[in-house]
Amino acid sequence: MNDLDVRAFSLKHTFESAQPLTFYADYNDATQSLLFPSGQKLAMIKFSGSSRQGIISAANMSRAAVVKRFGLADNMQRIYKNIRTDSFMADAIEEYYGMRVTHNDPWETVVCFILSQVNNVKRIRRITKKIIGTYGSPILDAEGNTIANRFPTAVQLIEASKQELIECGTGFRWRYLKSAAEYCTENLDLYGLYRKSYDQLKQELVAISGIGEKIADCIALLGYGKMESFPIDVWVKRTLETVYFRGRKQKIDKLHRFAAARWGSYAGYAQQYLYWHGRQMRLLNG
DNA sequence: ACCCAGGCGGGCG
DNA sequence: CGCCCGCATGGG
Repeated sequence: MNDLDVRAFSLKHTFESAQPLTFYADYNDATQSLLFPSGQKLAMIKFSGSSRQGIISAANMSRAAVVKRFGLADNMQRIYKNIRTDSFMADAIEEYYGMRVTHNDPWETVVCFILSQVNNVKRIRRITKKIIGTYGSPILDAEGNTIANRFPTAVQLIEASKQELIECGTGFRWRYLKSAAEYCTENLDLYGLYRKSYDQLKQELVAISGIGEKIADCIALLGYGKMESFPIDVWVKRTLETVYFRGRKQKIDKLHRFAAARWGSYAGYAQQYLYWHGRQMRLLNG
């Protein structure tokens, strides 16, 4: 077990806020623990303490991996200082204090957010878990029993049939999944894109059929740690319009410029707090 | 019954 | 360019 002292960290808000971990990790609120496939193992995180100050205990994961995965190296006081631009953001920080922007495997992020389009969180979770269980290599315990599955690789998903993917509940997204698996095997090395700039990275990502502006922003932020990325989904759009534009409809490009001017290189964190706070206030469609 | 969900690709003007 | 439509599926 690896123990880490952490400040400004909430396992609950980090897990729940519709990042890839939300879609496939198992979270126990009572015990503050999180189970998820990480590499070839089933990792477990346990948290104790408060969101101000606490301890993370990790099993099957190195300290460095935990720090990376949960954004623990982020300077939250500096981030909060920069995104606390108004009372709405101050409320969001207060309400979801300790929520981190996580760092996720690029391919896993591609899959999760392809599944996210015109979908709701509850259903994205069900579909993602079904796909992991169907196509992912088994993770075994000491007795050789399967206790979980790894996230399937692109190569594994190439073998999937349309019928199987439909049975997983993917709906019309099955085509995008399959073509993304093929493209990321034959035409693009996702793991060679870390050093690209935000703009260059997005350009590479939108070349994948099924990935447009919004999903590319999600992948840039959650899969590559591009903190200037500001994904605008229906919730973020509505929240921005309500809070900053007196409820008037705005074009996406204008909202991107607004966010860049207001939050700059911290826009990704601003987005995550704005998205989650705005969504929770409306309490629709779990 | 109708509307909506962390959108995108394609077609049309 | 911008706009509009269909795309599957389950929940409110």
